[in-house]
Amino acid sequence: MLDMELIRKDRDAVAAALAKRMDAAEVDRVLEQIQQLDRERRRLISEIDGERQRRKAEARAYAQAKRAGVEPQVTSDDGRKQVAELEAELDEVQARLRTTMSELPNLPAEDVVPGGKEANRVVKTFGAPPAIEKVRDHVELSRMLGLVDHERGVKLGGSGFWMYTGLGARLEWALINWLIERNIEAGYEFLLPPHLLLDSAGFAAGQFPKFYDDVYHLDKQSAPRGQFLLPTAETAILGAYQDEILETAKLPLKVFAYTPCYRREAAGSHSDERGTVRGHQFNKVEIFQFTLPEQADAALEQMVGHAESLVEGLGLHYQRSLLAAGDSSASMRKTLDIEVWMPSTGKYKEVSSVSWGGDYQARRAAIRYREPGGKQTRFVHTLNGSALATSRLLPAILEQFQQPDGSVLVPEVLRPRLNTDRLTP
RNA sequence: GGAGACUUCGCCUAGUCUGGUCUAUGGCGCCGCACUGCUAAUGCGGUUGGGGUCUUAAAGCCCCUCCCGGGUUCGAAUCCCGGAGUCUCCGCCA
Repeated sequence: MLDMELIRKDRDAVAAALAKRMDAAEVDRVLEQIQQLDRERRRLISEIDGERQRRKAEARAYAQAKRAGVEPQVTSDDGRKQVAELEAELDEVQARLRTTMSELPNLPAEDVVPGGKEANRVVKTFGAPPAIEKVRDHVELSRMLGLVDHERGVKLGGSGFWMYTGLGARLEWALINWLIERNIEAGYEFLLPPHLLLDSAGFAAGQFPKFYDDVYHLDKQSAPRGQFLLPTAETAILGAYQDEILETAKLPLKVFAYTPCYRREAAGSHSDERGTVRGHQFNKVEIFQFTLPEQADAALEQMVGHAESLVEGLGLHYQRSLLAAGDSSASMRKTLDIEVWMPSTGKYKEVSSVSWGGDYQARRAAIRYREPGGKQTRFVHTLNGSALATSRLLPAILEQFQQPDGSVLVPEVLRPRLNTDRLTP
């Protein structure tokens, strides 16, 4: 949610920023609508408050007269009806304003360029593509090595699901545990949240209403409050701190969570989205920071650096991209992707997406801090990032560390956990 | 799933039976000031959050906020209905 005050005071700046990710004419239309609703809202509030004030005074006069033994005067009912009507009107205006405002994306940061995927910019590269004579892709490798059973996964959950088996399951689990430990070392507090969330969490994170249909909802019969399966731990973490005033001294507040992520998006049919690259359920470890506004820049750099250190720790070749406005998620001001090299497709694939949300999510979720010295509450800044998504990591490990005989070298840091340095058929 | 108790401005708490200076009590914590030649004690003052209005800004003023949403009433923390949550006991249980 954007700052209404900013729209009032500097609409041009807001419009200019939004135009990086939306049609300029559309931006203008929506902002105009918002300002109209805002004016209407304030007019109604003034009117209602005035009427309430009048009625309160009357009630007090009534009590006073009664105490004094004077016959109190009952005023007409007209005022009441009028307030009820105005309130109904206000409710509607506010609902419309809220919907319109919440559909508006965040303002891209200054250094984020307009445009879509094609405008993303690679800003860093680590390592080099390994020389592999005859490249096998990760689907073939995991089948040969018995790491992932797609057939049985589909038998269990339908298309878009898989089952890790044997060394594959152990590798997946080892990765998750290794990531958890690295995040703890980096000073993040470990959370294991519920996987079924109430709608308020989805709204707070900025995923609703836009992506309402992209998550799995429980039917009202089995869950009257309509919980949904979390699409990322980000939703849970943000929702967990809804409506809170965080202790200023504890900022930046650094937490992380491991959860499976459940998404309805269609499983990949592209050549570069086979196997475990895209599915309805995958594992991800997510890091998150709530910061003071002035801490956000440093936090973003720190989080990207941390996520990269994980990929480096595994020995994978990757690049860092600064996403263009149209390709980063709507709730974010700036997003940096860490993309690993996939030898089979000759492309880089995202394993982590680290973003700075400004106060956009905090405003929706009403997460604040108290200004030191002052009494003012202000919205915190939120930052989130994957650290990391294992369903993308595993294919990269298989492909980058494959050997001519079809075996795969285990990243050194995971060897103690698997009791082997090599995956063999 | 059933029964009961409970939910008050950071924490604890008075107030709810019997509706009206509740414009919410007191303690703890926190902030400021005073005093004592150090951070202890004492005294005084301040301390929910949100919105509106005015303003360069602050102050002021107004409205809402006693778990949430309705209702009754001239008037609701207080009465009525619905919901959420916490605790205790019982039942059920892979």
